Amino acid sequence: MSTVTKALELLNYFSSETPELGLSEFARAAARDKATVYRHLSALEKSGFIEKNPRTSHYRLGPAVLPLSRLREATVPRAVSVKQPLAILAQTTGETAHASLLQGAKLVTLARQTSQAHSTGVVVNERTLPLHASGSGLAVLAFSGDRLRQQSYAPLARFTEHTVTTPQDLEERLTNTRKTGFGIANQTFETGVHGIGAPVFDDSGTVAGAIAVAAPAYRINARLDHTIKSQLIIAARSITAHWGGRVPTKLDDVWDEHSKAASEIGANE
Amino acid sequence: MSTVTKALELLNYFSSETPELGLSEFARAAARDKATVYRHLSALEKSGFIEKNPRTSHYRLGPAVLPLSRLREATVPRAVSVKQPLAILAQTTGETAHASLLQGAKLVTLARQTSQAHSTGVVVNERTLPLHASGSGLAVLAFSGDRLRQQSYAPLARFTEHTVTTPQDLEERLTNTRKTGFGIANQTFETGVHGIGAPVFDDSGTVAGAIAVAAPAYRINARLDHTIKSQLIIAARSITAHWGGRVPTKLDDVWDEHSKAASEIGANE
DNA sequence: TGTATTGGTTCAATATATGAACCAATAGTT
DNA sequence: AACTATTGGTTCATATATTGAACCAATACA
Repeated sequence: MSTVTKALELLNYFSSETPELGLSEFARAAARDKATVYRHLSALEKSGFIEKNPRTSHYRLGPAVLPLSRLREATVPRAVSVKQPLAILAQTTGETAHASLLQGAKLVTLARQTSQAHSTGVVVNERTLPLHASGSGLAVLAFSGDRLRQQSYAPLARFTEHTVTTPQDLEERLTNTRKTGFGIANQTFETGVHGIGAPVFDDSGTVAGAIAVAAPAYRINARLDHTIKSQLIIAARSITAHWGGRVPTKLDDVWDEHSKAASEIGANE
Repeated sequence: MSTVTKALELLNYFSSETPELGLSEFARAAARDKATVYRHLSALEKSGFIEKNPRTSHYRLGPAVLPLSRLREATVPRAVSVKQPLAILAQTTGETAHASLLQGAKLVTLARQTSQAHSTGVVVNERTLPLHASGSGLAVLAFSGDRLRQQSYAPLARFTEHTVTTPQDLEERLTNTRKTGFGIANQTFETGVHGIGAPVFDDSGTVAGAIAVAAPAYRINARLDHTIKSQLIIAARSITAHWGGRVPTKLDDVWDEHSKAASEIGANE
């Protein structure tokens, strides 16, 4: 592993739970020598990627990431083309809509939209979503390459009593996800929360992220389920188009099937 | 210079003008061997800091910067506490207000707010502001350490016929900035644009950025000048407080003087 | 008072980065 | 079509930057 990679890896230890870390904490977390970590941190600090909290003298993210992020969004607009579909998603379903980006083996939040339709709803926090236990995660995994899937097998953390924790179970879910076109996380990440996710593709030709709707489990019924899925299809197709991607033919067909089924239900009512 | 620093330096060659670069372009710009640059770029790509445009196979900023930026703003809120003061600034002056962050030896845009008061106004683009030729830049330089000032001496680029290009002239402007408490850039960056900037401080005890108001030069008169400066003082003090900083006593006094003078003028009218 | 942390430094050993030379593949010219 | 220049990418011996054990001084803790 190159020095650069090792240094940049340190940035992954920052999170909303631990936004600041000391030298020793870093060395322990990364399982590397203190002197090495110190040099890496110093290099990152010099470049403005991290800075020291003048009070605690702990390290925290630096200002250099801000202009980079702006420039990235100017170069490859992602957030902007997600905003409207997400708003529609939240409005038509009356639930919380969420868009995330596949970043390495992580699913990071890109945007979210809560609905005012109900007095209670799901609040999605900033935490990164687990690939094996969230609707978005399943959607991404199901349509991603083997490499990512194998990476995510290693530690299948348990979050609730419904979390899938064996590779076999996960593989089954993924098969189901491919068959239905949706990743379903019925209280596998948080008790009481039912998430439905759909993959989004970009110009690289691979999965780039996912969108999902999370609702209180008790509110899920056949009708809401259909609404959410129908709207997810529309949103996922729109965002994929904006991101310069193409929905794989197979998935496209599966989604078409769903739309037909939905319109039949509509006709019955 | 450490390998890490060299690699991260490559990211600085991205700009809104050249958001994508090829391997050879990088090597040329950084004046380093192609093989070295290639390895650095590969390392950055592996970490998600850059990615290859699948069409052109050129390098562009990657998605990894997005979550970092989010986390930085969550850890050290900057943009959020600038928003309101900037809005007030734009509204009360009727001109364009702008906030920037000192990042290394660069001044990067943090936020901006245009006013609807006039049919014409100044549009601030995403380009980084030159330290020696912008109101914000002068404000920052005047209250920063010697190190930064010496760095910025080297190449005093000429933008207009009014740009200061000699260290002597610059030093004079900085003295004046310290005396008045404002950085004045009367058409030194763009012809027809008059900028007035004020420094902002943070918990590191040093200058962290600047705010400025830019107006068409022909609209500047004694009254507008006073309005802008008065409002800048209010905004700069507010933002400094929110950023956990303190306005240096000397500057505080200078600004107090201005406020008094302003109120006298107000009494005269 | 003694002990265990912390952030940071030193220096010899060595693992890692470096760059000249070399590809194959396009793109531009004549 | 043939020639040339340029591209992204690779190889390998050399040299240089990185590494980590041991060592500080300064706090924090008991």
